[in-house]
Amino acid sequence: MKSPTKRPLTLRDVSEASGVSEMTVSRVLRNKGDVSEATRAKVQAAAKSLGYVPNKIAGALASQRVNLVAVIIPSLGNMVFPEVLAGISDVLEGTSLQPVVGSTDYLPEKEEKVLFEMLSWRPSGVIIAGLEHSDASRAMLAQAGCPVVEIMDVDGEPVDACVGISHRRAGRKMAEAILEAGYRKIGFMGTKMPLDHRARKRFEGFTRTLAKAGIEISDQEFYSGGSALAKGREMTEAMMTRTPDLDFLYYSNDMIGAGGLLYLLEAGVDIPGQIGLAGFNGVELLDGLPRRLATMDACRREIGQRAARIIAERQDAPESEDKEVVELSPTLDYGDTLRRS
Amino acid sequence: MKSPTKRPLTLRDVSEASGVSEMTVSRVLRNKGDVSEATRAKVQAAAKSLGYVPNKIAGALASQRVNLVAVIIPSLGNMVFPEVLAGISDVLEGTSLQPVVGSTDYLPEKEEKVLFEMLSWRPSGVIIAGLEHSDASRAMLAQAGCPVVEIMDVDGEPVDACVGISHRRAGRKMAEAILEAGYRKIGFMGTKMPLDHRARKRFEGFTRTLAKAGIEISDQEFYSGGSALAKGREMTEAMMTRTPDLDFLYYSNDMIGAGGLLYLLEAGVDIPGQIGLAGFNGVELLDGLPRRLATMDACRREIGQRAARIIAERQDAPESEDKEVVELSPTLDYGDTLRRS
DNA sequence: TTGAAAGCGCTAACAT
DNA sequence: ATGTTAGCGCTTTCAA
Repeated sequence: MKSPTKRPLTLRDVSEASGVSEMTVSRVLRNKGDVSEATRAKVQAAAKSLGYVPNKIAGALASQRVNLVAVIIPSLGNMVFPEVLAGISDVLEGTSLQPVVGSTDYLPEKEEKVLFEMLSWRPSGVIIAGLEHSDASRAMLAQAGCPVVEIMDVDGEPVDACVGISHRRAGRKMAEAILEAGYRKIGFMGTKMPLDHRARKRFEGFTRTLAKAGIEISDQEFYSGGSALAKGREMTEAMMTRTPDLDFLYYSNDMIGAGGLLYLLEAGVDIPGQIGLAGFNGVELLDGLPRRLATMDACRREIGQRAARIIAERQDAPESEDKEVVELSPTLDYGDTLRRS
Repeated sequence: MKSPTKRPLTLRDVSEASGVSEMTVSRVLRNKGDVSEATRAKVQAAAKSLGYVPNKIAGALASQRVNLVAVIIPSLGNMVFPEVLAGISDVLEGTSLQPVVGSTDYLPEKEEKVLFEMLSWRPSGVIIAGLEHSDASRAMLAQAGCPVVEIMDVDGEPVDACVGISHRRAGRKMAEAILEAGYRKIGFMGTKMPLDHRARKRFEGFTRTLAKAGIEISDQEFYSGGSALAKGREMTEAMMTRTPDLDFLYYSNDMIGAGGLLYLLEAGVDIPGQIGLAGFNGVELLDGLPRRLATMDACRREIGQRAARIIAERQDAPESEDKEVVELSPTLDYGDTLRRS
């Protein structure tokens, strides 16, 4: 079945074992070109019994084709991104393309490094989170020589294609729902945002809409690191102590929102009567909390699917060449923590 | 700065632009061999201004060296695995190696496919979750021609190296703590386990230890799919209705344990007096719940680090050739839901 | 239906 | 310190 060789096997080994030319062996192994059933069987038997694994490096070099799609995201720990990846896989599994994931930890320099590294494998496509990149990264993307899809966000200028939601609009929509429900003393909690552009845009959309209604955020707090659930709890306690008359808390993500929710429930606060609550993302993980937190889903899985579909379609298609922008619409979920107007 | 070329740039382009031979350009770009400061500068300037990105495919083929480490895990959605990946990255970032992740969805056939795919890129090492693989997968691993580290579990026969904990022992340890604390009517909830070997081993270690004390599981329930938090809540409600005199609930993971905890707290149950609770994993995500669930951490990050270190060390080292098995010891965290004896 | 020759873009090994 | 030569293992192209 196998012999413990040190040198990896090559086409030549299969060729010799089967008495068929390398070229024909190659054809069989790739199901390309016409090969008689007889030789096909011989070759497959030989390949299997030797335990031959083709060398894609050589194959890629010779064919100038790599079936890899570079996927670059900020972090795998964030819940959000595995869902995007799932969407990408949904679509790519039906093709010969394979996603390869790299993460940037929200650091532009690391993004640059990861991007460079991945491009040096000459992928068939790039899917990258966000529209904000260093100049060097943008240059690389522009030169990549393959389709590039920027995802999650549409508020900005894509290099090539783009699939996402408008976070500004999402912030605005949430503000509108909150105002309509009659809340007026609003607190905000979120991550420190210098590098989380999407959170920043939501915040901007949110505050701008409040401002138009003549309302300012009454209190706010930012965190970084640590367990989000615990942070949400702590920040909420601190903020309610500092500003006891708040009637609404808007969290930049569901995890800290859940922490706040648990804290307030224990404190016996009437939700959503005395205080309303909302998060962002629609994290399914949290189904099962005592109350369903109001939230807005970010269409994560669909974003992944659409992005992958764009890459897949462009493989065969001629150079399409218009910047394709797909804006998805997040839906507001009132849950049990935001009064309906 | 860049010119919108269609053909990707090659070393030759840089060579011509800088008036330096391809070979020397290559040396500069890899910091290999002695190159005068003058030419080094010229080359770097040329490369940068052209926006040259080296072609690793060609490089890998020529040098027979690939700086990729294949990492194969069941799922990215599981929380557990991103932490293992973080451990791997911790270590690999200090080297020239790069992790490439593939996921199997707990399906042996998919594992086989992913493994084949990754091996065809001739990686410098393989890190793969679990000790149970199809025959074909084991054969591929044995033939891989690079270090292979099986992780998470040590209860079995590794192909090569192995880093993990004994899940049987973990189950036993938890059973001992529960018995010592005086609990006797014990319920178990977990995933359906045909393919989750580690959960199965914990369950075996657990029940076996109870059996030695003359105790049998009083009730049990298995689930699959859905939000774990919600499932934990539902299953707990169902089980407590069915078997109201249970005094302990052992969950096969922290998420369902958290769902159960939330349900019981709402129901006004005295924890850990009337009923004790424990999960498994030590998911940091859950810090911030009303009570800290008793759990046992699975040393996930350290497993990643140790595995990566083994791969990294074997790069330069001669063929070491003894199956290296690293067994880590999970620590029991009593949290607030398990009485101390 | 099958085979032979010529590279893909880079690097190891050997000159110089 | 720099250049030359010969592949790496496959696939493309063309011939048989």
